[in-house]
Amino acid sequence: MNRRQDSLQPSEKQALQALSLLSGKWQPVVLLTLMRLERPGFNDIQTTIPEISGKVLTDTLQGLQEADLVERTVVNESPLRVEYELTPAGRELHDVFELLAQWGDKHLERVTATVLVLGADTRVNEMYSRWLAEQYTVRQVDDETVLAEQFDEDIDLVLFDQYLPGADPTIVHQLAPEDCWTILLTDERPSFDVLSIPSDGVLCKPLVRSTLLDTVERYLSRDHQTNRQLEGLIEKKRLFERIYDRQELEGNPQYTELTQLITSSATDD
Amino acid sequence: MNRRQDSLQPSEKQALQALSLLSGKWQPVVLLTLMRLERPGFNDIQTTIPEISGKVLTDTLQGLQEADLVERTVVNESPLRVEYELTPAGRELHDVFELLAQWGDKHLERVTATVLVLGADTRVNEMYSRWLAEQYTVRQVDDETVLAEQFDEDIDLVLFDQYLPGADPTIVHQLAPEDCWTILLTDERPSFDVLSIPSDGVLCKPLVRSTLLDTVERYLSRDHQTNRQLEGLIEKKRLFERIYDRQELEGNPQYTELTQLITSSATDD
DNA sequence: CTGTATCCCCATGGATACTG
DNA sequence: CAGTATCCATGGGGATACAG
Repeated sequence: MNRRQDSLQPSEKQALQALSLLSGKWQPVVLLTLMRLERPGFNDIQTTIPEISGKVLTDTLQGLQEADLVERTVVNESPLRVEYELTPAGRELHDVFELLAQWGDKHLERVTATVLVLGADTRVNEMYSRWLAEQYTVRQVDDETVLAEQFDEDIDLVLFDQYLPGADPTIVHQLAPEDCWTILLTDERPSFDVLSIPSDGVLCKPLVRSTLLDTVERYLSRDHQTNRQLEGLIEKKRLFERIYDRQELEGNPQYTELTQLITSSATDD
Repeated sequence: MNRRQDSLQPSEKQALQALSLLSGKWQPVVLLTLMRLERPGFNDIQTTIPEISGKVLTDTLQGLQEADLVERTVVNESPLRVEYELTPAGRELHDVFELLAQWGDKHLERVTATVLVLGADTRVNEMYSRWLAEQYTVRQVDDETVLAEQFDEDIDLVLFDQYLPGADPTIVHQLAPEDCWTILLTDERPSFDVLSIPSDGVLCKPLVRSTLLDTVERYLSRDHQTNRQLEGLIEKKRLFERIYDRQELEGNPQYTELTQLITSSATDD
């Protein structure tokens, strides 16, 4: 990028020069990737960044080598195996990315959805948060707190435990803004009492990573509809039907009531 | 620039998002310019950045407005006059540019030439440094110092006073690396003793801005030739011929000697 | 003065096939 | 596996003319 700029001061030119190293489409992505991976091979990088084509990855890596940000080592010939690694200069770009991220957090729209985790058990919450943090911005609350205050930021989804320390789980869904999904976390064999806790979705403990991520993604990619309450009830009905067998359900007055409520609401439309 | 990148963490995505605002060819230049100018009009900006075309400046400014980094105010219609100004978000990018410049200083080739100012008078030196700093990286030394140590960095040009505090000016040119120009600063009516001080160029006090900048630029854009000593003598001869009239010169044995030295050297080639 | 409107170039990057 | 070699599409950026 030929950008000789005589109107600028030397330090500003240095900044532009540095910037030009980061201004390709893939340069920053590859750099960021190399910051996380340990001396990865070509394929390791491409697997981590599936969107990049082989040629472009080669080009990008070569450019970064010329800029002295990346070092390439041939580990084995035939079959050829190389390893890439950041140089000290490349590693020190970490601060730049960090500052950019800070600036972005302050001034840019969130590029990722924010998930609020309200739970009973700190340990478990931390695990959920770790899983979610790979994809989303996570806000975690374990202790007693004024729930309403947690919704000041624009939370996109709340994952909340049936048993909140010192708080009534039924108000979570009411507190949540219009465009914020709520997912209730309940026991392995939930009682029908969960029907009294409004939420868009339900998940049963113990929760595995993929279930959590899939569910959260499913909700976040949905549009917010008007018949939200009904959808929540349907979700709960499905849950019960997955967990309990038919006999148990049909003998249960709460289940029967739920079924009727859903059918009548559906026909109302 | 469509760079959705699922392999990255949210904060890294934010950083990329921020980066994308700075990654155009002119975005950073315009931002930097707006940091220095006070609510400039369209033309003020274009005058400051003569290399940019009208259309592209418009496009760039519109993009920056959409990104909420720049605000546009119509001051007058017919004749249309507008003013541009950075938003707080835009102003806060200053830190980013600064960090980039720091990183560049540490890890990149100097993009601008470095000029070393060795002088007798701190006040005067500061003035020279200020003038030069608009175009070059400047290193200023007023006090007594081991001259050799000043050449550790890759200095591209030395401006040195005939009267150095506690140092012999004749060694400056010897200390300077092959690819470093030396310019001697001498009196308004220099004695012929300056001939004994080797240097590539000579300048007489009092020095005005344009003379200094033009001279420095002239030397820096030159290639380093082999007959460097001869060139230096020619420069000094020219200087004397500019300052003194013919009679004075021809009666002077040092001038005659100089002339002969130059002609004989020239015919040697 | 401060932009649009047009038209065009070419560098960047993408898809695919092939190789040591 | 880790690249080259080709060929091609796209859009950012440039020149110029014109308009409110």
